[in-house]
Formats: sequence, C-alpha cells, structure tokens
Amino acid sequence: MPNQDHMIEEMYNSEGNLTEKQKKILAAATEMFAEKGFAGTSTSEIAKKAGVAEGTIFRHYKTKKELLLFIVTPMMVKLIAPFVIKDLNKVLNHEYEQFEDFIRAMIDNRAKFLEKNRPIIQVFIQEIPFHTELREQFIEHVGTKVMARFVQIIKHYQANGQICAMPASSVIRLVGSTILGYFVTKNVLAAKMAWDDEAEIDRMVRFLMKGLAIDHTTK
Amino acid sequence: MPNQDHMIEEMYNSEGNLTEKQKKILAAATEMFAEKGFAGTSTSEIAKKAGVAEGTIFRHYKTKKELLLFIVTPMMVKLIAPFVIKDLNKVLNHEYEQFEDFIRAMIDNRAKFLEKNRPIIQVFIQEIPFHTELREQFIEHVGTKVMARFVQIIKHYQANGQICAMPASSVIRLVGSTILGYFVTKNVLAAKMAWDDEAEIDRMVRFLMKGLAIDHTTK
DNA sequence: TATAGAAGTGAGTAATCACTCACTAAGGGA
DNA sequence: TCCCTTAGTGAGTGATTACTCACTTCTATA
Repeated sequence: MPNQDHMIEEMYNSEGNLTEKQKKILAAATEMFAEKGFAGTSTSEIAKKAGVAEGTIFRHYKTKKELLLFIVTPMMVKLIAPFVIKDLNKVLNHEYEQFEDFIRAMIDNRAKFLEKNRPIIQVFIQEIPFHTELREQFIEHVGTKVMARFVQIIKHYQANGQICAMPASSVIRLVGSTILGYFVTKNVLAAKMAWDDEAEIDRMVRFLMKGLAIDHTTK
Repeated sequence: MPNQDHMIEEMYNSEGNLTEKQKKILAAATEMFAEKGFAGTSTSEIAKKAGVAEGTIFRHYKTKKELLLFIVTPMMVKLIAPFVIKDLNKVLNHEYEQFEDFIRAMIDNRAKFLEKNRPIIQVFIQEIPFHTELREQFIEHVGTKVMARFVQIIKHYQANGQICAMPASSVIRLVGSTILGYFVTKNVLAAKMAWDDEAEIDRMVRFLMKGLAIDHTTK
C-alpha cells in the first residue's frame, strides 16, 4: 500500500488547516463511534450531530470507512511512536537508571496519553476486531517498531542485573498486561468503586518489581 | 427485570430440545457475530448461512437483539458461576494447599473453558461495549457473585501467609490482568510467532508468585 | 386417523442505509 | 471585476434493513 504513508503524512501536517465543519464532523463521528460503534452509527446521524449536510461528509471522506480511518490512524502514528523513541533514548542515556523509574514514567506518560485521547482510543479498541486494515496498521506501527524498541530496553535492564532472565517478549507481555489491567479497571470501573489511584500505582509497581526481580530462592 | 431469571432458567434446561434448524441459526449467528459484529451482520445473512428462511429466525427470537442475548447470556450463567463455586469449595477444603496450585488449576480450567466457547466469548467481548444489558448482566453475575468468592479465596491465602498483604481486589486485578494478558496474546498472536505454552505458563506463574510473595526486603 | 399447535416459509413492507450529483456560496489571485 | 477552485448543500438514488403475516408442513397425542 504505497499511498498509506502519504495519507498519514498528510494528516500529520494538516490537522491545523481543517475547516470548522470538518472538525465538527470528526468530533461528532468520534463520539458516536465510541458510543454506538462504527457499524451502528449512520452517516445521517453524524451529519445531524455535527450540524452539517450529509453530503459534506462525503465531500471530505470518500466512504464512511475512510472517515473511521482518518480518526483512528493518526493516533497510532503520531502519539505512540514518538513517545517510545524519545523514552528509549532517555533509557539508553541512563536517564532512568532504575527500572522502576522507567516503569513509573511509562505509566504516567500513558495515563496522560489516554486522558487526552480517550474517545479515539475507545473507538480504536472497539473496532479493531472488525477491520483488517486497523489490525495491519497496528501490527506495522506498534507490533514491530515499538516492540523492537521495548526489547532493547528490557535487555538493557536485564544486562544491568535489575530484572531476571526471561525472554524480553514475555517481560513485555507481563508488564503490559499489568499496566493495561490497571488502566482498564481504572477507566471502566472508576465511578463504581473507591479508587485510591496513587496507592494502586504503588501496589502495581511493587508487584512488578518483585515479580521481575532476580530469584534468590533456591526452589 | 423479573423475567430475566426465568429466561435464563429456560435456556438452562432447553438446550437439548432445540430444533435442528434452531441450532443451525444459533451456530450461524454466533459465527457471523464473531466475524463481522452484531451491527454488521444482517438477519438475512444469518438465515442464508443457517439454511433457513428469514422468518424462521423471528419465529424463535422476537428481535435480532434477543438472538444475541440468547447466544451470550447462558455462557455467563452456566459456565462462570458453577466453576467458581466449585473451586471455592476446593480451596476452603484445603484441596489447593498452595496458592500456586490454585493459580495453575485456574489457568488450566479457564483455558479449557475458552477453548470450548471461543466464538461465544469473542462475541461477548466484542459486543459488551455497545449493549447495556450485557454490561448489567456481567456485573450482576460476574462482578458481584464471582468477585465475592474470589475475595474469600484471596483472604484465605493471605491469612495463610502465602501472599502479601494488599486489598483483595488489587490482588484479583493483578492476577486477572496477568492471566488475561496470557490468554489474549496466546489466542490473538498465536499463529504469528513461536509460542512455547508450557514455558510461558511457568514464567507467568513464577512472576505471579514472586510478585505476590511477602516482602522480605527492607526498602 | 383426525386434529391442534408448533415449526417453518418467503413474499412483502416501510424505513433506513451509504452514497451521488447538480447546484450555490465563498474566497483569493490575476 | 472576473474566474477558478474548494466547501458546502440537500433532494434523490437503488439497495438493504429488521421485521410481519398469511400460509404450508410437520408432529405428537387423543
């Protein structure tokens, strides 16, 4: 797909020069996709909510699906990749000497990312099972590039003697699952229960550090 | 909703006395909902795949949504609740003296459950964001009943001195996230990469045991 | 074997779907 | 001022949607 990169780059630069109505369309579509799903939302509903004619949507996006991709694609490109590259450098420059510091920085960073892009991320997660393009994009941008960076980071701390020997991919999965689980419960069940965020983060970090520490027990 | 329990009970008993065509409808609907989503699947498609007339679907299910609920509801009732109750008793009867044995039994049990009901579970997970009824049912059956059981189990092992002091809900979240992450990567990325299942389980269990062990380090 | 009730059918319905197109409005450079 | 490009419009398109209903077929029991 040679035009995909072009499309992405275009979006990268063009966020500023969008018409007022175009912004309204994107906002309305994001909100409705998050609430009712892509297949459950009609273009007429989006137009009504955005306060534009239905034809206006199709002036800018050839199909309804293209609208979805324009909402969801830049999130992956713009916001995941740069973070990882930047933080990788910090790690390799010994900015996070302790693995714990790196974990805490990552949790904090992702929390802010999630807060800023909650509805878009929601749409992305909800729609990924139904759209091959989304899966492919995700694998391309996150699955390979980001993964490779993380492997380097983990190996760095393993060589350091800070975390135990184990395939890097397993470490990433364990850490990722734990952090993801924290975000999911925090965001989905937040209102339903008492939630001391700082304490939960502390417990989670401690659990991770202990779980990944080098074994001293001879079992 | 007073008729919900009745509906559930009915399904509980009636799985055997379904017509051949009804079974075909359920199978076809499950498969298509999993693949294309509830909103993205039309009743005419289901009828075609099941080899029945479209009217036959609506003879048994008043609406398309009722069909979805008939597919997804019994999974929660029949298969989650009994397991937990049974295993709770095993724990309280000291059948799993070691917390590790309990964890391993649970992983094994859930793996079999997932294998048997993969498409239904997939539909359930994919549709839960869009249907309030599903969320309510899940909270009612899993969120409260199952949660309460787990809290008892965790407290048992904490009193035993096998796992560290921490709110039971946090322990459940950490363990649950880790196991869920294992299942997700295993099932979603299974074909894409090498996967030594036994080794992964061992690593995960070791991670959990270390992570939840009682602290000896004076930090 | 007669019959009632359930299972199954498929043509038909109004509503809604994503999308088109001929059109007007607006803005900026020559 | 003219003109060209882009943005925006909304009525209209055929296809598809979930669902209905009058009808036939099957099946169990009396």
